[in-house]
Amino acid sequence: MSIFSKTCEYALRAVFYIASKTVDGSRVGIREIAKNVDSPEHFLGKILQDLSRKGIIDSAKGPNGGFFLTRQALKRPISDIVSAVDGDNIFTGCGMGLTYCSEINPCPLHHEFKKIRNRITKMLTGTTIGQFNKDLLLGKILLKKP
Amino acid sequence: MSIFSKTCEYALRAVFYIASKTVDGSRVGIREIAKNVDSPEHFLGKILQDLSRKGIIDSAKGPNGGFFLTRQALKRPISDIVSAVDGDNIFTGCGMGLTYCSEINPCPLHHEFKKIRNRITKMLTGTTIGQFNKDLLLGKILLKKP
DNA sequence: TTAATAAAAGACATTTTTGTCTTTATTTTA
DNA sequence: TAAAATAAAGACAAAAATGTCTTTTATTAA
Repeated sequence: MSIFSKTCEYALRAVFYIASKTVDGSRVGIREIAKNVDSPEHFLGKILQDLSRKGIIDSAKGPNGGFFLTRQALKRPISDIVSAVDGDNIFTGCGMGLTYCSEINPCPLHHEFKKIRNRITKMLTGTTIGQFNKDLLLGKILLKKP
Repeated sequence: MSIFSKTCEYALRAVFYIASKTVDGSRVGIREIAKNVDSPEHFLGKILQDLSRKGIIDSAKGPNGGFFLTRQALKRPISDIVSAVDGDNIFTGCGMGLTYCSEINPCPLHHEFKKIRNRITKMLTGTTIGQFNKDLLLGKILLKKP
């Protein structure tokens, strides 16, 4: 198990890639994205389609079309991507899978998990989609094997 | 997505239950366990079988048989359960699914994730299987819906 | 030594996740 | 207007996770 589903990992990598390539109105094609974040092209296509429907990224068909991000979209937190793809369980769910787990009826791990969840939430809501663009372009940071 | 697989959630709940019921050599049957941690009996059976093979819990066949824990087993960290069931990805894996992600070739989330992973590791290695027994018996803490 | 009890094991069945391939719709540009 | 480019959509396929049912094996106790 990882923290995010594979789908979500692909989504994060792809959106970071699109972000770093989004310069004044330019778009990136799915083939290029898939190649650069090392993910299956058609599967990624559906994921991005979905994110596009949900308004997290934008797309345009036809020649010079592709996926891109608006200036506002670059400022959005990556928690938007995570909850669009994986839902909110990571932010609010019980570590032991108990739907009734709460402050009043806690599971054994509740109190410790709360802290960890809060930490994760803070991290995901506190970092924006666009904030890694520079480092990505400089190669200080990677989206696939070097 | 949750942090642990469903299998692991069942495992944690079941082992906590067995722990709380383990008093001087007594054993707990799978039916009772399944009922009290709200999980499918046969499926849980296989999970516990596996944990037993791996030496995390003990079992005995025949009348008065069932699952139980030794005194040493009660002192073991719950990270043992987690890595037996879900593997070590949660402790060491990259948040974005990059196998090559490391200090030298970090993914965008690497540095922040490292902190979170360390926190999770600390929590799981720092809490023992038996440490909730009292609170479980007092009903201060739950393993299924109240 | 037989019957009862309980875990272990095996064989499937279902659901969810992940992945592929083909066709369609939209847009641009020549 | 026609051809080319590109995302969108649809229909499957494969793999993994989850769940169920049946049979076997070991143990106990009468």
